Formats: sequence, C-alpha cells, structure tokens
Amino acid sequence: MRVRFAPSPTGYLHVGGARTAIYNELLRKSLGGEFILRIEDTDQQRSDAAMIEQICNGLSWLGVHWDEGPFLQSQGVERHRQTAAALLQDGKAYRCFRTPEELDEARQDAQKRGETLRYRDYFEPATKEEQERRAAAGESFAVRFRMPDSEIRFSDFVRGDVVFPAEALDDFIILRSDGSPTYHLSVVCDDVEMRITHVIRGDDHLSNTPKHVGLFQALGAPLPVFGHLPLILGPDKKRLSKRTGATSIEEFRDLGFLPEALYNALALLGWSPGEDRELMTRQEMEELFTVERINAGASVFDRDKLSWINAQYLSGSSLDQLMPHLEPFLAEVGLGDLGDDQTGRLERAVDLHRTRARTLGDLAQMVVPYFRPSLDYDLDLCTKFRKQSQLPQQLGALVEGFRNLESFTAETVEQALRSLAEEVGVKAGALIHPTRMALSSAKAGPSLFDLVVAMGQEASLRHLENFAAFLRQNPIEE
RNA sequence: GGCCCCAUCGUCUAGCCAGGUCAGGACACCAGCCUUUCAAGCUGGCGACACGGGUUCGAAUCCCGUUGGGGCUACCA
Repeated sequence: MRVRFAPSPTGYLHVGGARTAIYNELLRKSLGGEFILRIEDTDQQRSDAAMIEQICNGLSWLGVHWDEGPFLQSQGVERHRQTAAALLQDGKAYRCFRTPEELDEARQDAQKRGETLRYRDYFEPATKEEQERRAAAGESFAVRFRMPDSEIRFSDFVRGDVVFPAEALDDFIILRSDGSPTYHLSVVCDDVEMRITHVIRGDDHLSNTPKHVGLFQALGAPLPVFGHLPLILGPDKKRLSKRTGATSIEEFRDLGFLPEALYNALALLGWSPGEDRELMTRQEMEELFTVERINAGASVFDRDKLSWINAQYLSGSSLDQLMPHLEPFLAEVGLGDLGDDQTGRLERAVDLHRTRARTLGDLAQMVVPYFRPSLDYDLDLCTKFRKQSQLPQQLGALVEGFRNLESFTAETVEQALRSLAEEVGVKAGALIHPTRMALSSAKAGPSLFDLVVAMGQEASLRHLENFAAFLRQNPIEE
C-alpha cells in the first residue's frame, strides 16, 4: 500500500495538514507500505520555496517520517501535458476555445436566471476537425476533460458510499490556455504515476473527487481508496484561523509543546481507538489505528486538552527526551550557556518542577532561580514575613544550622529546620514558607526540602542570607 | 440557488453498522482527600443523544423531513 501527503506550499504547515499527514503515516505504519511526500506547487504564483522548507521542517519536528520525496509536482508538468494530449487524442478531452470572459458572462447570465451554468449544456464542443483547424490557426484554447455522462460513485472510508448524479457533473479544464496543467490533472497523474493506493486528504476535496474518479477511469488506472477527513474548527466553531489562536505547527512548538504531545493530540482529533484510550505512544497508535474509526464530523481543536496532554508528556518523559526540547526555552530566559558542571543541578531542578508545568516555557521559567546569584523579592508577596521582626535572626540561625550539616539531604535539612523551629518555639511552617520565598522568590513550589537540596548548600545559604538582609531593610512595624 | 457532506455533555469522544445497560470515558469547571505551600495524584459532583415525524413491544442507534454548520459549483488548490 502506498499513501501520500500532498500539501500545497501556499502557506505554513497548519494543524489540519499536520493531522492529515499523521493519519497518512499511521495508516502506512499499520498496514505497511510507503509514505510519499509530494508538494503540490502547480500554482507557481502562490508557491514559495521557503514554504516548502517550512512544511518539511514542521513535519520533521512533529516526527512524521516519509519514505519518498519530497517530490515537486511542478517537475511532472511535461508528463501531465502528455497525459492531456493523449486524452485529447482519444477524444476523452477536447479543446475549449471559449475565453474566460465569455464563460464568466454566461455564468452571470445563468446566475441571474437562478441557474447554475453547466458548461456541457451550453457549449457544444467543436468537432475534432474544427478543433484541429482552429488550433493550427493559432487560436488559443484550454483543454477540457469530457466527464462521463453517468453518475459517479465511489466509496470513502470515512463517509461511506458517495454518489454524484450525472447532472451534477460537468466538463472541467485540465490544461490552461498557457499549457499549464491544473490541479485536478496533476493530482491524478501523480497518484497514478506514484501508484498511490490510499488517498487521505481534507474534506474540501470530497466534491472534487468525482472529477478525479472520472480521470482515473479515463486513464484506465485503478481507483485508489479515498478517505476524506473532516475539518478542524476553532473554538468559535468556525474554520480554524489565526484570529482564534495558533494554527501553525511552528507556533505550537514555540509555545512550548512537545512534538509527541501535539502528535498525540492531533491523532485524537477525529479518531479514537475506543476503550477510552487517550495517551498513547506512537507505536501504540500505529498498532491501534484503523480508518474505520475515523470520525465523519468536524471537531473543535481544544487547547486545554492539548495543554493537559502536554503536561502528561512533560511529567512522563525521561529527562533525556525532555532536555533537548527544553534547551531553546532555557536560552530564552537567559540560561542558554549553563556549562556542563551545572547539568546535574539543572536536571534536578527540572525534575522537581515538571509536574507543575504545562509547557516548556513554564518549566524554563521555574528553573531560573536556581541559577541566579541573587533574587529580587517582591515587597507585596513578602508583607507577612516583613511583619515578623524575629524572622531575620531565625533565618540567620537556619543558615548556621544548614552550614554545619555534614550531609546535605532532604532528611538532614528537614531535621535541621524542624529542630530549630522547636528550639525557637515556632511551627515548622513559620520557617518553611519564608525559606521557600528566600530560595525561589515564590510563595508556592515543590516540597521545600527537595527545593533546598536541589538548590545546593552554597546557593541556599546565600539566598537565605540575602533574604534575611532584605527583610531587615524592609520591615513593617506593627 | 443547485449538488455533496456533517450533527451525543461547554470541548474531544465511546456507544450507531448487527435497536433493549442509570448513554461510558477524557479535558475544563466545582468539592473533598493527600500535604509545609503550589502542582501532581486519588475520590466525588456538574453536564449531552439539535428538532419534528415515522418504523418497532422498545430508537442515540433504522427511515423521512426541518434546522444549523461545512464543502464544491474557477483557465485556485
């Protein structure tokens, strides 16, 4: 079996395209075969080389692998033209000498009468002899495919059997008057050439499929199996657009989502393996994937669910998997050149905070205090502590207690803090909370004793001393 | 307008094809537990078969219609 993902490089890789690519890959993996990447750049004006690279990069980042390509559709134009010529020769297509203006006018007239213009009802194709005579005389023409005069039916594994009555079908252009092939001709030619067996693409092509079926038949090529994926909607239930949030894969990457998480989320959008399975490894998805379980209805892309899935991957992945993805975000918060000697501390810190983060950006932010020589404390957040006149000296005692510890572990640190609390007659919490503030300038976070150990003895003492000094300088008298 | 497609909690969905479980799960939200705090985790709660007709002892499930969404109707893809 051979599948293809065939984006047109008129824009970046968006979530809809990415999901189509994912389903293609999943089907390929579950059935075995080849996955071909083909860039549909027949519209040269709107195609852009930078976009092609962006699409490939997006797929690579997501972890979608293709076996062949990327092939540029534009490289096949000569072959497509020859196909059109053969169709013309066989009388399966004909030269159309009407100008676009003429057609436009006829269409508008029909519109006024409340009708839809059907080319083949209004314009009798010229006889073959006349066609050749006028062409030889240098008259400009487009090549129009003669649709069969019968209904077209095909089966779609998402929709079931789809029937288009003969009256709804019309002859359509396969070669423009400048000799360039149109999309419909090119896709079919390439799908035939590449021996594609399964065509998975967006819903918007469902109505185009009868044209393609007509072409496949005229070419005497076996029909591939079709599957048309429903649209992905934004939270407003309208087609996903930039107005309502991120739409490109790169945006999601920059927002701090892991590729595995996005892949999982996108796979679940319109497909479900049943049995209430949601979080799956790629291998599990490949094993569980069947086209029969793809939904026909459009679905809203839920950012909250993606965030949750991302959080699950953030806490579930190994540090080895996680760290490379985190790197760019560390750089963004000024932690780009931490030196190898800090790797251990960094990993401990990441490990401590990963269950608290939803995105890589969150995580990078949380880790910042571990690598700052001193922290800025927020006066308002510290109001409570500033009112406690005994606190600076208690923290001083804590510094001494920590300094004298022979081994610096969560247990020994906890013991030291608790015994000091008992000594000075306060609850442990009365020392725990200011210590957390001292070390992280935050009022909440991981278990304090884990935090102290991850911070390290030297840095902990330094922050504690700084914080005590800050409190002495900013007291609130009561 | 014509043709084609779609319709279960706010969202993603299971169930539909082979009618018969309090319509199940997840996200979000709310509450409780855990706890030095915040998360995570655990427990519970809230919440849906778009509407109207049929067929049937019985309909989310089958049929028809309505409404609402979407696509195509290009010498765009």
